[in-house]
Amino acid sequence: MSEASLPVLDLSPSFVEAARASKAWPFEEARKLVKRVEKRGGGRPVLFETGYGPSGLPHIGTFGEVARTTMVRTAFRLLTEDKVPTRLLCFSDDMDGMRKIPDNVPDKSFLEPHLHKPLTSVPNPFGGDYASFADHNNAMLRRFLDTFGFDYEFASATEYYKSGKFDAILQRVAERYNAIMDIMLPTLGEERRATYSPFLPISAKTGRVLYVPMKHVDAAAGTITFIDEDGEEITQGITGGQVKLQWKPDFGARWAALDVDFEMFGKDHGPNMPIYDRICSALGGTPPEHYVYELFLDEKGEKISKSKGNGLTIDEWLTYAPTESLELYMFQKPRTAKKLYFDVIPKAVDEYFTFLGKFSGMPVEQKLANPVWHIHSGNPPAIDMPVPFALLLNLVSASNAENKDVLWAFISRYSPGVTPATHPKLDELVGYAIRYFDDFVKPTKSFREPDETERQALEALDAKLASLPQGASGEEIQDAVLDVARAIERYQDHAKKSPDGGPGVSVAWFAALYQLLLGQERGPRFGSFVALYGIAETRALIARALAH
RNA sequence: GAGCCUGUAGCUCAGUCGGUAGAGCAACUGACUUUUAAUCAGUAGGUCCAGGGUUCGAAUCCCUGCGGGCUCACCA
Repeated sequence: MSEASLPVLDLSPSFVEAARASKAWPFEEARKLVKRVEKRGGGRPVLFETGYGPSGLPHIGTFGEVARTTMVRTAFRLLTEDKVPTRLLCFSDDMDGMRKIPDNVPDKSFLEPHLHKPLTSVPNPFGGDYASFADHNNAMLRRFLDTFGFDYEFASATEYYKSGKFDAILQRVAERYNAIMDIMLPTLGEERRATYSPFLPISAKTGRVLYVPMKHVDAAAGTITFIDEDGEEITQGITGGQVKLQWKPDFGARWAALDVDFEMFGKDHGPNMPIYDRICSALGGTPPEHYVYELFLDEKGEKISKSKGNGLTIDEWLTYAPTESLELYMFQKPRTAKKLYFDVIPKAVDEYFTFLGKFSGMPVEQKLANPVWHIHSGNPPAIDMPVPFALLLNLVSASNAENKDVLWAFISRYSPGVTPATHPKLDELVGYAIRYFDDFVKPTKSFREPDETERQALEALDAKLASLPQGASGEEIQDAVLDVARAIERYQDHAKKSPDGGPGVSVAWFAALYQLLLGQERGPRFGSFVALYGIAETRALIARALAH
């Protein structure tokens, strides 16, 4: 169970009215749910569900699914004036057999003896206090969801099966075994058809999940008969975790058992949805409302998959940008296959703050169409963001800003009165920009070795800088830097004029400074840069260049 | 093959209720009283894939075609 509680919604009539007409997709989906609830009657909370295979770690799709489901939930709350209670159940399929050993575990041979056991019966390869591999992964999932403050309830399939919460539905699957088989068999290939069973017994001898055909299903006794791995014919009960259901029946049965009202899926589930639904109906349930979202593509338009390692991971995104920007990305066009790669991040960040800035001044209808309403569950904060993230990224690489102070000096000049204290959110972005610099810009820097003329010029510059007073202004420093260059023929530009009428200074001088001192082709106005970066620090850069 | 998505400026994409076509980047010009970057001001750039239909009016709605993409064994 999460610690979070649902945020308070503005339920004023104008909002409710606008929600009924809003074309934002969460409202479109929520309206379907309202109709459904009217039909089935109230009396129990509206149940939203998301599901996970616990063999892997939480990823960007996990986040998207919970974030988007929460958006529909919020829209539903507004439409119903928050009079209908709602729940979000995050269901972990942790009783599934471990069919193969994941690649990201430290010692694969450690898991070898436990293949095909339910994940909750597999010891945790990462060590620690968790009772099983599934417990570890479930804990990771919960920690992950808690980080973002989602309001949800966690559910473990193993716990549901073992505690008997699924006993009634398992009994019904036995009773309607033939109906289930009639739904499933036509969807299977010939080979699979011969051995298919909606029941997967857990072998009492080996602890493994068995994919074996049923010799007999006795609904009255509540037992199934099958051949165990050692060839012995076994008859065992179906309740209390002795048996789990095969994938598609599992979905349908869970929906029927828990009265799930809404569940969204990635497109890869799309074709299976009718089958889940039919099974749910066959077991006496009403299939939930669905929403099928698109998968993400990488930079080249190819599908993102964990095994390929392409695209962007959620950690990568959150290393360089705040969560809200990722939520914006998730809000926008769930049904379009969007490219998910690094370049979309700065845009998402800036759009998020633009939407946030416009929110308070918008008429009600537009507020409900504004992504920030959905991102913040109806309560977007008031944040002033005077400097766009894209500008910060440029600034940080242009200014060689290795720490926040240097970057803030540039920002304060750009926007007087703006400080970390007045704009903490901007300070956060500054941190992200610095990380970006460290990870992307810095490694690409290449320092050229100075030739003899450059060496002398740098030495002259160093001496000149040393002679300047402590608090010299950017302009004074700029003049001093130009003075140094005027004496050197290579950097004279006769097309330009110096204040005393002599030749001006060529751009080559500054290009050389940036190549030699910062390892980049371009840089900030040099005098201002030195003033902010520090004279002593700049002399250190010169010393380093000369040491080559 | 089936289903879904998609086609708008050089690139990446917005475009709400059908009402004169938009942003960012890139390009170009200029300003920042000698510099390159940033920034700022401005300019240019479009047969809205094609054809048909509905309409006073279509990027938008409908149909057809063409191009691009994704999903569809098993497992979840």
